[in-house]
Amino acid sequence: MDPTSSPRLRFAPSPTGYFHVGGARTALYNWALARRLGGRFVLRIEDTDEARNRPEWTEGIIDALAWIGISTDDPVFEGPYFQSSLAGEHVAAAERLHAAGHAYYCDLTGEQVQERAKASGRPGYDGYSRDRGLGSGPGRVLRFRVPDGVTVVDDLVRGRVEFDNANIEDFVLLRGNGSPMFLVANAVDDMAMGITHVVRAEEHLPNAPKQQMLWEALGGEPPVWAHVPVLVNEQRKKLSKRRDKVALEQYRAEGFLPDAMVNYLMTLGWAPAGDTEIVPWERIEAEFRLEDVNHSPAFFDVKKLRAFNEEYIRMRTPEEFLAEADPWLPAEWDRATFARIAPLVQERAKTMADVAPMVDFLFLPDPEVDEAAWTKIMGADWAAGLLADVRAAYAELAGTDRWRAEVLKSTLEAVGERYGQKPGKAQAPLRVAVTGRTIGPPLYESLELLGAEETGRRVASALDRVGVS
RNA sequence: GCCCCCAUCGUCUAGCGGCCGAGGACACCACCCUUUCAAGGUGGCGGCACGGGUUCGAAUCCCGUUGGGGGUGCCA
Repeated sequence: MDPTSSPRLRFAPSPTGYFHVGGARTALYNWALARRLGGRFVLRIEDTDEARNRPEWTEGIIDALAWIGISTDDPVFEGPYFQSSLAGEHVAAAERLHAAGHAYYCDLTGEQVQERAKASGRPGYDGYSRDRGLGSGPGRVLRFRVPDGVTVVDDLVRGRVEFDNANIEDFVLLRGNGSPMFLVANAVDDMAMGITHVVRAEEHLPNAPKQQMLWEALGGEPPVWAHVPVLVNEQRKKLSKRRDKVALEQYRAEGFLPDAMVNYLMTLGWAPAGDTEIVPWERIEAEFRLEDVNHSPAFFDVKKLRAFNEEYIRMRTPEEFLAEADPWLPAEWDRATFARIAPLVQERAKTMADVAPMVDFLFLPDPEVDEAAWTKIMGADWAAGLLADVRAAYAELAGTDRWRAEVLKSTLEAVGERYGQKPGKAQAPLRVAVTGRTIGPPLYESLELLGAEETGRRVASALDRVGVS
């Protein structure tokens, strides 16, 4: 890449109502490159298919991009442009191709094309109208006259890819109703916007020779191509909305942090130098090279994403974590109380959605009881006795300055010893009585926060339930 | 069917002819730590798809096979 040429990259999604994680990765690749090369990142909404054209969807794309750090406010960002707004130019370009002999009209319907293909045994359009000299007219499509020879696509990630033009049919430029098709619209837009690098998913590789021919026929200098591998599911199929969880918004709603998502996405098909893949964006931006992108499809592994996410949660400062957690907490929860337990939650949460359920017992009037856990723990023959003793011992701490985690711990352990229970076992009944569960944040710290009165009340209520009072 | 792309641990990857008896991360297993659960620490399991070349030497280059993927619309 020539760093002096002021590179212009683009991201050209079609609005679909959700933002695909694969699209996010492509956008990020473009973004990282645009920034490192001192170029521009152009957003173009490919809204020419009526079925895919709703204004609010564009809003969704911009929101999603902003979430992963691609902001319309950044000077590197340009757009959004709308493909539909350039429709006139697309038609004009197609007509120029016709005038120059690079394209011709054809009056065959789709069915007729298929019939001919079937009859001849050769798939695709057979060039039937190539030399019929038809003019434009209703129902007539304009087709590109694919020249003889070979089209070579120089691809930054794939290398040199050769296409025998004999295998490329005379593709449609303008539909029977006169509207332009993707191939022209895309190429014309890229030319009009001065795009120098087309970085997109591998599924577009077969389009590259066609678009390159269009650029050339239109008198342009084709861009640098780069086709990055697609993201696949566990079955190694391209991630699709139908069977896979692909919406970026959904991961966001599940409590994934944007920088974790960004970092993870960037390691799919590429890796930063060194022994860790967890690296700040600045390093990614400085190190990312298309030439280093892997050639094979990558499995989008939510398990690994989660691992990244918990790393990122733990990397937050306590203050950052509090701010991050706030929207995930019910409004009525006391923030000061939460702040005191927060560090213990921060090192346990895998996603932000884990946070509230982990500490809800501190805020609810009564803990939600896991019945299976209750039965199991309270079923021990020593459980009720131990609990009763703990109630008594804790009652003495109430109202003193000794209602502190260390004291609560040693007190319970002393009681546990009388029942021949090690600390790990001994704390279980108390934990279930107070939190309703067998797992959760460290117990004595939680009790300290809950207070002697509420702890006592919950223990008493538990004793009630097991038939001791 | 045809065209194109691809092939290192289960997964994501490092590797660009000797430094590789293949490194890291996630996952998994064991142990340690431990008030539960996590985290952390230590160790372990596990891979160059196969077959031919080229070369003094191949995970790395070439060819083939097999296996995967993408495309094949008057969608984008």
